[in-house]
This record gives sequence, C-alpha cells and structure tokens, in this order.
Amino acid sequence: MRSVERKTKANLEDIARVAGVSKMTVSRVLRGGSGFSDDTRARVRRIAEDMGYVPNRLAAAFALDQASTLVGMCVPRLTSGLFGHVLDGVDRALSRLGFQVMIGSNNHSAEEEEAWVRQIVAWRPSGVILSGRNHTAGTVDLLRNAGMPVVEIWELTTSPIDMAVGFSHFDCGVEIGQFVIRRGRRRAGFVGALSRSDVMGQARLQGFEAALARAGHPLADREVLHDSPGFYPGYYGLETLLARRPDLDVVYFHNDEMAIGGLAYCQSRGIRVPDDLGIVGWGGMEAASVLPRRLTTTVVPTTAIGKAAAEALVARLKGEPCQDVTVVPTRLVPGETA
Amino acid sequence: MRSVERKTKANLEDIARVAGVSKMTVSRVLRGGSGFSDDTRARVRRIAEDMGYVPNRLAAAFALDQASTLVGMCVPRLTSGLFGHVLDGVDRALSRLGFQVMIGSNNHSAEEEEAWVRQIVAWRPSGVILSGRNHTAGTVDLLRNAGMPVVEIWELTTSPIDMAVGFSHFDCGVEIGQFVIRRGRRRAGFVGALSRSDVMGQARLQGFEAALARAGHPLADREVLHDSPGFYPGYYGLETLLARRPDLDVVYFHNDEMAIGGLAYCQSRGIRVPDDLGIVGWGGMEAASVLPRRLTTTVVPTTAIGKAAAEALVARLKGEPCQDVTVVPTRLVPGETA
DNA sequence: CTGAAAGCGCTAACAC
DNA sequence: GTGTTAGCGCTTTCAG
Repeated sequence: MRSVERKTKANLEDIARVAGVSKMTVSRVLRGGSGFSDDTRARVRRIAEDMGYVPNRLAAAFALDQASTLVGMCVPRLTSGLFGHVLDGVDRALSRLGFQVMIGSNNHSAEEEEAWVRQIVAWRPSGVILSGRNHTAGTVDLLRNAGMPVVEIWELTTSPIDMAVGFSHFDCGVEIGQFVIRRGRRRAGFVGALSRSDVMGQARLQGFEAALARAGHPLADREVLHDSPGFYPGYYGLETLLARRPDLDVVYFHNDEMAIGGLAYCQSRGIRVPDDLGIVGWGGMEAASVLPRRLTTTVVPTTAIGKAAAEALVARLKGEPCQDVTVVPTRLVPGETA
Repeated sequence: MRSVERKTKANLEDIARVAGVSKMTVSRVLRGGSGFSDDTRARVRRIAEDMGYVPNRLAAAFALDQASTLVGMCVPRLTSGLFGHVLDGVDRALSRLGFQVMIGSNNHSAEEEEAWVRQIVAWRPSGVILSGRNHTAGTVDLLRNAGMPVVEIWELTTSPIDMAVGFSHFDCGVEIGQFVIRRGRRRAGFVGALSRSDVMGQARLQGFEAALARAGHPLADREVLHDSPGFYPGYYGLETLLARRPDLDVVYFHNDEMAIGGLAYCQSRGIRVPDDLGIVGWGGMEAASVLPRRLTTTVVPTTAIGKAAAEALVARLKGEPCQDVTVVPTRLVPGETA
C-alpha cells in the first residue's frame, strides 16, 4: 500500500460499487456497448455523472497499447499563416473523429524534428504527420519501427516513409520562371530567407533558376538572408539586392510575406510595380490580395492539404485502401505585380 | 494469456533480461538516476539503444497519475495569425521543458470548448491553457475538479479559474475611441464579424462605443457579419456599411485582416484614406504595416502572452510563487490610415 | 447477459 | 547498489 493517497477522482470501480454491478459492466455501459438492461444502463450513467466521473484515457490507451487517439503533427513554424491553415484542416478533420492533436515545430531543422518525434512516439500515437521530406535517418527508423501511419505533407516525395500529401515546390518555381519570361522579364532576382535547411524554399528557387536558364536568361542575382521569412527581411532583402543589381526587372520572393515587404520597399522608394520592377510571391496569404495591387503568387490549398493528410491517416488506421501519394494542385495567380 | 500477440517493442523487462539486471535498475539508469555502477549504466544504455527501446510514456504517466507532461491549449481559431504566434510562444517555452502540447480550437464557442476540455482532461494533462474568459459552467467544474493549473489567456479577467494572462479588450476599444475623437473624427462606424460568442471582439466594440458616447459623438452605425473575421468580410462589410452611411469619417474594424479588406475596398472605390475615411484595425499583424500606408491599429504582444502563460503554468506546477493575473501591455500604433 | 481474472509497462516504497 | 512487491485504471478474455 502506498503511503501517499493519490486517488482523488472516481474510477470505474467506485461507480460499480455504488451501482451494485461489476466494473466491467460499467465499462461497457460507458463505452456504449451492449449486453445489459436499459435499467442498468440508465443507473450506471446517472451515477457516473453524479460522481463527476472522468475516464482515464491514459489507462485505457495503456491497456490497449493501440488506438490511443493521439496524433502528432510537426510543422516548420507555427507562426506561418500557411501552416496555421494546414493545422486547422488537420484539427478539424481529426477532432471530429475523436482524435487529439499534439503539435510540434522544428524550425526547418531535421534534427529538431527527430527530437520531437522521439518524444512523441513514446506516447504511442495513432499516427504522425510531418512537414516536408527532409528527415534524419533516426526519424525514419523511429517511425518505421513504431509501425504507425505517417503522412508527410507539403512537399511531394516519390518515396514517402509511408504516405505523402503535397505538391512539387520545384515545379512551383519552374512555373513562375516560365511566367516571368512570358511577361518579358529578362533580369530576374531572388530574395529569400532560407533558415536552416528549408529545402522546400530552396526547391522553388532551383525550379525558378532552371526555367530561367532554359529560356536563356539565367538568374541575375539572389539575396538569401539567414532569418525567418517575414515582412522586414523581404523589405531589406530587396534593398540589398537592388543595391547590387539596380537593373533587375523582376524579383521572386521566398514567400508572400517577404514579397509584401518587397512591395513596401518599392513603395517607399518610388519604384513602380510592375512597370519598373515585377514582384512575385509564393503561398497565397489572404492578405496578399491586398492593395494597391493583387500580388502575383502561387496559391497553395493549405486547408485541403491538412484535411487530406488527416483523411489518409485515418484511412490507413482503419485499414481502408488509400493512395500513398496524394498530389494537390497549386495555382499560379497572375495578380498585378508582375 | 492473451491470444493476440501485441508486444512488438522492447520494454524495460526485455532490456533487464539481456543486461542481467532487474527492470528497476534499467528504469533508474534510463531516467538518469543514481545507485548503480558506471559499468551497469553503460551496459544498460547500450543495450537499450541496440534494442531500439522507446519508453512508453503512457505507462509511465499512468503509473504516476501525475506529471504527464501533456498540456492542453485551446484557441478560438487556428487560422488566426495572432493565435499562431501565441501558440508558438507556448510551444517554444513548454517543449524546451519536455512538455507536449495538445491543441484544440473552439470557433469562439464555449460549448465546443467544453467538449474539448472534456476530452483533454481524460488524458490527465499537467495543465490547460484556454483563450478568453467565456467558459461554460461545465468547463469550470471539470477543470476545478481536475485540480490542475489553468491559464486563461488573451482577455483579462478579475476572477480567473486559476490564472490569467492578458489585457482588457474593452480598454483597447476605449483607447481607439479616444484616439479617433482626438483626430477630429465625428461619425464613426464599426465593421466586425462576431462569429458565435466572440466576447472579446464585442468588448472592443463596447469600449469603442463607450469612449465615443462619452465624447458626445456616439457610434453612427455598425455592420456585424456572421462570418470569420477575414479579408473579404472586411471588404464587403465596409461596402455594406458605407451604402447605409456614406457620411462616415472613420471605421473601426474587428481586426487587422478585416481592416485590410476595408482598405482594399477604399482603394477600389477611390476613397482616400485617411482623408475621406479613417481606417483602424486591431491586432498588429506583421503584414498590416503594409503599403500604401501603415495601418492604424493596436499591437498585441502575442508571443509574449504565450510565453507568459506557459511560464505561469510551469511555475504553478513546480509550486513556485506566481501571480494569478498577469497584465501584458498592448500598444496603439497611430499608423497612417486614421 | 454478467462477472472474475489477468495483464498492459512503468515506478514508489521498501527490503536486502 | 540492486531486487522485489504491489498497484496505477482499464480492457480483453473466458467462465458462468
């Protein structure tokens, strides 16, 4: 017997005692099973309510050692508006089905992601959703070994750990590259903030460069900051880039937030957009459809990605058929800034 | 004995067997305790690693029935940029200390919040962070009964369930009301999207109204949509409002996203801001410092709120002294739109 | 239809 | 220093 009296809440046995049945009956009633009279059901339910019974999911999940209804989800940055929408899509879909989402963020660092995964798998979640396809060997091992559904979102990968929902960032870059060439731009620059190993942003840049090179007008210059891709890095990044190459006629930004910062810089310097300089973003922030001109950008179906990831995860859990790789379409919105 | 073989991963006992010690020794080694030789420690650690041992936090938390390192956090909307920053502040502070954050969202509905709380407390978390002070009696009961730290963030409350970190939304509204009066505005309107029971947005409106009334120039009209407070509701809300009251000289918006939508409407109609019409937002989105003019708004220290909430929670857990109510300062940024 | 028994993996307490 | 025991609250299994 323990000296510390820890028991403070009613448990199945307490209810059983009061109701004059076994705790198995109580368990069955409370989980909506069958095999007892309506009278028993009503009595047990009432007593549970009266006693303020709160089931202990820890004990239940532990006893089962499966189906914990916990799902882990890790994103690069929680402050990104885009990931907020993805998270929302995931949470809506999963909470409706009785799952709980445990979040994490990794600053675009595969090592931080591994540390997070190590913590999370110890909770025996039903599944895990990761962002990107850049994972450490340790992460992959841990996850494969755990044998749970894993969905990699955001960036497409031909060989997912388990499943993937996303699109090709490289192709986004290619599409924008071709677009600016069609618009007659010939001296393109890039402003990014590729914090740590943000391979997705890098893939867009590579796609952009590839398309430009193929068209015979390779990327003129780039300015890559070691910072978070926000408004001010966009502003100052463009300032720096134009100081080196005042002749640029279009600049592709790492994302919309940075592009908006770039627009602000143009505004402050009297640079006319898109006449003097074209500005292109990426992501499709709602606020990017803002004055004075609608931003030229790639719109990503964030909520749909989250929803699809959640659905793939659940389908796999249920043993339903589901495709390993789900491609979601992005959309180039021409806007008025390029 | 069970027929289904469920055991797939190594547990303490497996390691103990291989290492030739008891599982208590393994437990102690792996948790960094003391009371064994360096040799034993090294051997146990190596074997655990070799066997790919993943501790079962479910079992540990269950055995302890305390200190689960799980923390629940519920926000009104995951898609709000502001809450993304709050979440980030919470997650950074807590994950550093070994906690896992379980998220939820409630659409500004106290009932949805209660449903979430009911799920979460069953996991016996170390604590819970809620947004706002509008909770059902059931939520309060559940939480008080669970006897765990609870932090209410975002809106100040004089009688928190347990602790609170925030500021007064009413005062934000008052401050803006006084500001527009000082700027000579006399016919003020309000455009909001008070989905469900968004009492915080309502409090700002009430403060705004109170300040205007006190100055002798009561609120002229308001347009409140039943929608999410985003860019487009701001755009169309202003259109509707101005159709009724073209003489308005300033409009206070529910938040920055809506205000930016309002700015876009003005832009599209050739309404000069701030000359013809003043526009005021709330929140302090980074993108609100965008062209062509910096938005007049109230900046909220979102990340600091999350950090403070996490710290208060942990302080209480450790039994350290901590204040029940923490006031964080908001800041009116005059901007150039009002 | 209902109950009793066993066990999930871990840790606190105490014995050696 | 190390091992033994008991138990956390629940659910599956199987006997009645």
